Amino acid sequence: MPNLFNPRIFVLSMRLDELPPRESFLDWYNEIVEKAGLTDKRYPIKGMNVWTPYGWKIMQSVDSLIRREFDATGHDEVNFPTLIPETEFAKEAEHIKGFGKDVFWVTHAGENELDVRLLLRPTSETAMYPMFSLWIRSHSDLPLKIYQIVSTFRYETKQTRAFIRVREIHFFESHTAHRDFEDAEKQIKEDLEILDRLMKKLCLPYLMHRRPDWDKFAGAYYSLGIDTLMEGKILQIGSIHQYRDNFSRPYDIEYEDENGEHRYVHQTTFGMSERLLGAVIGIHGDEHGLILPPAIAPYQVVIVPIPKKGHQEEVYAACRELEEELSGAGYRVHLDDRDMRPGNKYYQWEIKGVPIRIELGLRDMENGTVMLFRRDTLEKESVQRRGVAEKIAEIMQDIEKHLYVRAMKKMEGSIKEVSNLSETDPESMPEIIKASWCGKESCGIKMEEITDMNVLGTAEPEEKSQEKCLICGEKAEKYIYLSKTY
RNA sequence: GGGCCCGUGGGGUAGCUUGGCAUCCUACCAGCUUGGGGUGCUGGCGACUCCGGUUCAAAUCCGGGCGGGCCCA
Repeated sequence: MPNLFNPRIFVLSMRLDELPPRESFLDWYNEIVEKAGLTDKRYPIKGMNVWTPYGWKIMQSVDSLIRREFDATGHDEVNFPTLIPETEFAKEAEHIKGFGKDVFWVTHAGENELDVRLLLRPTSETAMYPMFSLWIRSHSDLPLKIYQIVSTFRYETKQTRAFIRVREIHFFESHTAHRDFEDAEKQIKEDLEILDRLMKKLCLPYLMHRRPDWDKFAGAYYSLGIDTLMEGKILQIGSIHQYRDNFSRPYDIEYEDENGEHRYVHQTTFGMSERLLGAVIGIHGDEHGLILPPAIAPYQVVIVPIPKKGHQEEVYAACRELEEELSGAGYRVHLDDRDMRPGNKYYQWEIKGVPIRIELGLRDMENGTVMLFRRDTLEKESVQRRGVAEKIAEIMQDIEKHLYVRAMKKMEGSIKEVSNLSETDPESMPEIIKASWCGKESCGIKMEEITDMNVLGTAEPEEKSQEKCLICGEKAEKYIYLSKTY
């Protein structure tokens, strides 16, 4: 294993007592991302941070999970250029209206001003679809399913926050083209299955909301928001869009069907970002630091030797033997043989969220045991040295389950149906409000104003309401959800 | 878009009102010591955001740039 832990460079300060309490969540979050070595925010551009080795390793593990899922479902990975000409960007009217203010422009090349300005992609529809128009000729070219993992850029003017709101986004996006609306809908069903498997690995519960029309993606026919609850507010961690033929018309993406007729394709996209990591940090972490799901932990197991004067060598030898055995069994394992007190190492690996720590000293060697510590519960347990690899597999599974269930309970407990918006005491207001709604935009906006929250949309799949709209009193057809958002 | 605040070793800070050797903690390096929850001791490295002005003298006062943060639309 490479050394992902270079204290000389990537640790600013490891003192736990300097960590803000978890109750001041934003302070806690800001400190933890640097102290755990995930990112270095000192890069001199607002909202553009350096991925340091430990953080990048975690992100790449998330990327690998994503690749595995999309490769397995017939998507091909591609990589488009970062720059888009203004002329292509401007083709879809809604799209440019939605993103126009947020883009970085390239206006000069060397000494010369460019005739056609170039922009750093805020997302890749307008880069990809001119090429789709060239690639797609016949119904046998469909469905076309591609994805890429690249940086996208948005000029955020508001406060930025590591992994949550940044200007250079580590972005995943899949784009598909289909012969008709129904086939595109099938794709979205597949996306939902992919998402569910991925989120289980990250131990993240989520809610699926169909965004209201006034809040859908610029250019979409409809948008599904993937929302999770982080410390009382909703964090959108991804989205799935049905475009119908909204893009294929301006970009002229046509195919010839079996009868020789020319038809426009129907398209979908599925996007996620480094916010997945932000959610893992914010939802699982505690007052000791990060808690990483085993699936994405750079080190799943850390071995800390407990040397004793006169017995150093035999203890280290036993640790090396254990390291080899575990790494042979397929675990990502690290032997921390630095010359420092064991207690100091405990704190450091806990901040970094390593799921399992093994302590091994003379005492254990005499007893034929090792000391196992699990990060999620902070529990220590002495177990038999023989069979420790199997025991670890068990515990890792249990950690995954425990993290997921713990977060799920918290999220579900935060959703409450209310029968009244205006008279509800703000103190007793649930974090996620479920309200009967007639479907009118004006009533939705009114709800946002009264509650000082944002409409998330309707549940997907939809839930029917028998009640009356909480605003206008007319017959409600469905429930709408509101919450504070990041 | 409007307003407010802040830039001191790698990180966190004191000093600024009233101009005069820049404080402490942490991290880091070397040595010894220690080792089952931040061992102790000794020694060491390392900073006033930049440009200009006032002054015998500027971290400190003034102006501007750059960077960061907060509040309101």
